[in-house]
Amino acid sequence: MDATDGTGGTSGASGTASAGETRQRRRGNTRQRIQDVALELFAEQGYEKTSLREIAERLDVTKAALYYHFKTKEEIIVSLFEDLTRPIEDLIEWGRQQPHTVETKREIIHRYSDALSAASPLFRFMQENQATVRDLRIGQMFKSRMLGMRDIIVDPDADLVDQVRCVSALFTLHAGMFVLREMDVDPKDARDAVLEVAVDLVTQAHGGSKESGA
Amino acid sequence: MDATDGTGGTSGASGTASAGETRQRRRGNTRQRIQDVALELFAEQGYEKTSLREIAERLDVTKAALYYHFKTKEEIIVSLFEDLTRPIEDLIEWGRQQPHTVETKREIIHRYSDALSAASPLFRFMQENQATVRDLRIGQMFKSRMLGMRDIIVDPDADLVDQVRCVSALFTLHAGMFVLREMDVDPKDARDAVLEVAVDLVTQAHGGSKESGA
Amino acid sequence: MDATDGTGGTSGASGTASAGETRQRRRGNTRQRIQDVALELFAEQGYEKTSLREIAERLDVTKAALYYHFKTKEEIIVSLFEDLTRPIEDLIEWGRQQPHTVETKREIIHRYSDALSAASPLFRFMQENQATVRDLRIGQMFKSRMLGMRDIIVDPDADLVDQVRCVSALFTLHAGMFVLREMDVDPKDARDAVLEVAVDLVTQAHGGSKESGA
Amino acid sequence: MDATDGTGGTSGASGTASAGETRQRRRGNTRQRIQDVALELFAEQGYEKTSLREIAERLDVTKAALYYHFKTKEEIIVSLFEDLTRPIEDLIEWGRQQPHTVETKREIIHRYSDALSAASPLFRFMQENQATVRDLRIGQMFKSRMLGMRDIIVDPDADLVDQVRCVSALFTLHAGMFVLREMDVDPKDARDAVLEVAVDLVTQAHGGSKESGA
DNA sequence: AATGAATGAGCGTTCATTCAT
DNA sequence: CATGAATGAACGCTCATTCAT
Repeated sequence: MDATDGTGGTSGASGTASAGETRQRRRGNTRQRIQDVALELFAEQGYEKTSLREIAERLDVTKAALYYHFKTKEEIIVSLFEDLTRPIEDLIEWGRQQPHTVETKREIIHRYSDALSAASPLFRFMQENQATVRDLRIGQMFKSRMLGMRDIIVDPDADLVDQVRCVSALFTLHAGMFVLREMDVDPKDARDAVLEVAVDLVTQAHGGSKESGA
Repeated sequence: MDATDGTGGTSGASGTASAGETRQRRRGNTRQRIQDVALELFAEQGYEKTSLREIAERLDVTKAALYYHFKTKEEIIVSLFEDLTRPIEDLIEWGRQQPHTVETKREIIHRYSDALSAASPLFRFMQENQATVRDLRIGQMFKSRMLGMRDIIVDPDADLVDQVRCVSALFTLHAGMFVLREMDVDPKDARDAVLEVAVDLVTQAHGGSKESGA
Repeated sequence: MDATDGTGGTSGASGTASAGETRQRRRGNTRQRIQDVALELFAEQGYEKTSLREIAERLDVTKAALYYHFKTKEEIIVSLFEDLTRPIEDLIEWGRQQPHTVETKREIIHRYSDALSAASPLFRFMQENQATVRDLRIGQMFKSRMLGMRDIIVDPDADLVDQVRCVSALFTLHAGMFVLREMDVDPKDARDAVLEVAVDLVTQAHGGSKESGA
Repeated sequence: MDATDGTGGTSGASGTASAGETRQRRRGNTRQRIQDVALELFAEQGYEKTSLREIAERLDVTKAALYYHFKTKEEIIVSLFEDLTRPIEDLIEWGRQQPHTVETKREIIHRYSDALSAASPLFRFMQENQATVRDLRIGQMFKSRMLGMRDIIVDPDADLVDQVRCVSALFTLHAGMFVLREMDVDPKDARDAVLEVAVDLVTQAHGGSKESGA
């Protein structure tokens, strides 16, 4: 999997080149192309409102072709989820083995922020289709990832308010991705600001003042 | 169940009483009952996955009966939205006429928290069905409510980080409602903690220190 | 039945006055108003595509009110048919008692032309909804009227070609009503021209030359 | 059954053979069979009253199968119209390039008569479902065909009565197809008689006397 | 003279899925 | 590696009709 391109797509190569491709060149990467198009449409219109017909048409193949590559519609989104959330799995794994210090948590927030924006269409999708996703396999997977993050970022013995602060830090990152798209500021500045607030929150959760942050 | 609300809106009272009612008693409140059951199902399973057949069956009427009371499926959710978000509309109206001080904003956060939990199934629904809701009429309505809240809580001239803090306060309240349901703490304590974090965020956004909060 | 107004409406009075009527004035003539609106809509959109809801809405009454005045949807169109085709019934009756001369037939053509344009919306409706009308009661009625007309205008012993000429005269009148609406000529001139061609046809059917016509 | 038409259009051959066919034999011609059955039912009962369920049942397939071959119900009738009215389109094309003489027009009448009877179920359908057809795509198509015919058969500078004669010739052919079905004469004789009257009408429109016809 | 509330049947359409080729 | 053809289940919606009040 050459997925470390950082663009957020399933693969970088076929992202925009869908128009002029010959039948030749397409051979062998149909699975990828299905994933790319599916994610695009799922994120744009939601899971239920995206039909396999639509995906197939956009790829100029038949619906039956999709079934050659994926056993069900659900498996398409599952495969995307598995491919794209590996970094977060890794982050949780890493987090578990670190001491529960402020510094660790600040690092986690940073890495989480990176992971989120690397797979932002998927996360946008997860966020906007919670009701649907809940009774798909990825619903459970996503939930367990979230709980994993929670466990490495909130200290169960801490004051409840501080626990909330940590959860809030996580949600600030999530929300930041989508809400700030709509405010007319430079995306880079926005991301930095969001990150600062999130870091601040975990810092405060550890009794820290503003100075000790950043 | 604090069901003596007297607001005329969708009440919680009849929520589970669908079984033993006589045909007599049911007359005249069918519209309400449709709203109640619909909200329950929409919140539980999502908008798309809740069919009119399902709603009708649960009420022991035919699908056509629903159409006597609502012109379309969409109109059901629109009516719920209109009935249940009036308090937030009022809050925004009120907020616009206040001076933009910290105190005002703390007050807004408190009132917003109350409004959210008064209509929490609806908000849960909105949150979990964003993709669907986006191209329903309520999508636009919700968005304009959100922007209204943003306008009365964030100061466009403030530092970007402080703006984010304010938005984050809002989202902390939203997220709080659903995430904390899953943590095993007393709901009352949870709400208080969430509220404190939110208030803290707007306080900090106004250059305040922790002491001046609460 | 004061229906000899010549406007083609079921009654002349309520034809265009539907807007400003008070509840008072409306009393007692609802049946008429239903007929008027129904004919208007049936002619405009067809029988199947005009729903009782639509009729009721346009009259600002409920569907159930229609059922107070007419037992079924079909009965509405039947009542219209009966009211408006009486002149043709009478014409057939008259025709049967006349000698089968050219002069008689010319007279019949004239009278038929008048009858058609007196009830033109109904005939337009019949013409454009034959498939539907066929298994309504009026289907049989209409057919028997047509056969009646045929019997008084075609001579069963005549040459087949001459028989066709007579039938064609009838259809020329029918078609004339609708086709010529679309040609940009003065309606009066058009009617006269159509009438002349029809008269010519029956004249020729009786071995007549052009000169003996008109 | 003169089914060796070789036109590639909807053929008459398979019309009644729906019962004993094996699944094997059916493969590959389902589209045709849908067209055949649909036309039969549309002509018999009308467009609105023929449901897709009915068509599907008579073919022993599911409704969904129809949707594999046609995007909508409307598309079925459109496809029939396109397939079956090509000869008339061609006739109009041909007519436009001829000199506007009596001889040409007599020829047009003959050819039109042939075209009509080659596709008589369709034309019966069009005639009997005008109200419905008006707001289907074929409504416009049909109208433009009719205007095309009018343009090649009526001379806009001629006397109005003569114009009507030409239009009447056309309608005589139309009406002839359906009305004469009901008269108890040999169909061949009937067609000839209708044709003669139509030819007569255009001949007279050109100042011709009976002798110069035939 | 009319309404409010509801029904039962049906409609056109869409969907995820299957399978022989 | 993929298509062509089809299915079964469901969906949102509309309609003519009924009936107690």
